[in-house]
Amino acid sequence: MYQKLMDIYDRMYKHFGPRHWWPADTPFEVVVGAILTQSVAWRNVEQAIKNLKQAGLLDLVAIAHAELDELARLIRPTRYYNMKARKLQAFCRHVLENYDGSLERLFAKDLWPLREELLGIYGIGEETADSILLYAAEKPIFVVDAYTKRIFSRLGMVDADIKYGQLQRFFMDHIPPDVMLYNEYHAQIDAVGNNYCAAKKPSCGECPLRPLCGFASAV
DNA sequence: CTCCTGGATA
DNA sequence: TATCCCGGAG
Repeated sequence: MYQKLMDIYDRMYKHFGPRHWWPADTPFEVVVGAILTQSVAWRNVEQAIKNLKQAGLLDLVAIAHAELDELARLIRPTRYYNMKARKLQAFCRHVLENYDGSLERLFAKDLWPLREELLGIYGIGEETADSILLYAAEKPIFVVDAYTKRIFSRLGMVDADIKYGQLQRFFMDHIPPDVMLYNEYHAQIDAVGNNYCAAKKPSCGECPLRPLCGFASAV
C-alpha cells in the first residue's frame, strides 16, 4: 500500500510541483488562517488576514483583548464572521491564560495530548486541529479533509462514508511519519480537489490521477 | 440535522 | 442567477 500511495503522490507532485503550504509568515498566522478558512475559499482568508495585520490585530495578545465586534468586522470576508471572531479569541485566550501567550510552550507538548487539548478549545475540530499540528507546530500528523475523502473513495481505496479518524489512520498506517512529506501530500491532494476532482462536474480529462481512477473511467 | 451568513466565478 | 469554497457547534 505504501508503494501505491507514493505512486499517487509522485503523479500529483510531477503535475503540480511544490505547493509551498502553509502560506503564512508565522505559526500564529497559520493558526489564524486554519480557523478562518473553515468552509470558505482561501482567497477570502487572505483579505481577512490583511485586514487584521493592518489593524495591528494579527497578534495573540491583541486578539485576546479585542472587541468581538471589531474582530468580526475585520474578518468579514471569511463569512460566519461572528462565530469565527469568537473562535479566534477562544484560542488566543486559552494560550494567554495557560501558556503565558507562548505558542512555543503550547507546541512543546507531545502530538496526541496536544491534539486533545486543541480539540477542547471552542471552534477547533479535527481538521483545524490537525492543520495547526502539522503546519504550525510541525508535528507529523496527516491532515484529512473533504477532498481527501472524495479523491480516495473515487480511486476505490476507501469507503465513501469513512470517518475522519479512520481515513487519517489509513494514511498514517501506511506512510512513515515525516512532517515534510505529510505537508506536501496534503497540499497535493488539495490541488487535485480544487482543480479537478469537483463534487459535481469533475474535470477528469486533465487529472494526474486519471490512469488510476475507476471513477474517471466512468465519466 | 441546521445554523453560521462573503465573495469570486461562470 | 447558481454554485462552490482548505468546518465546527448545538
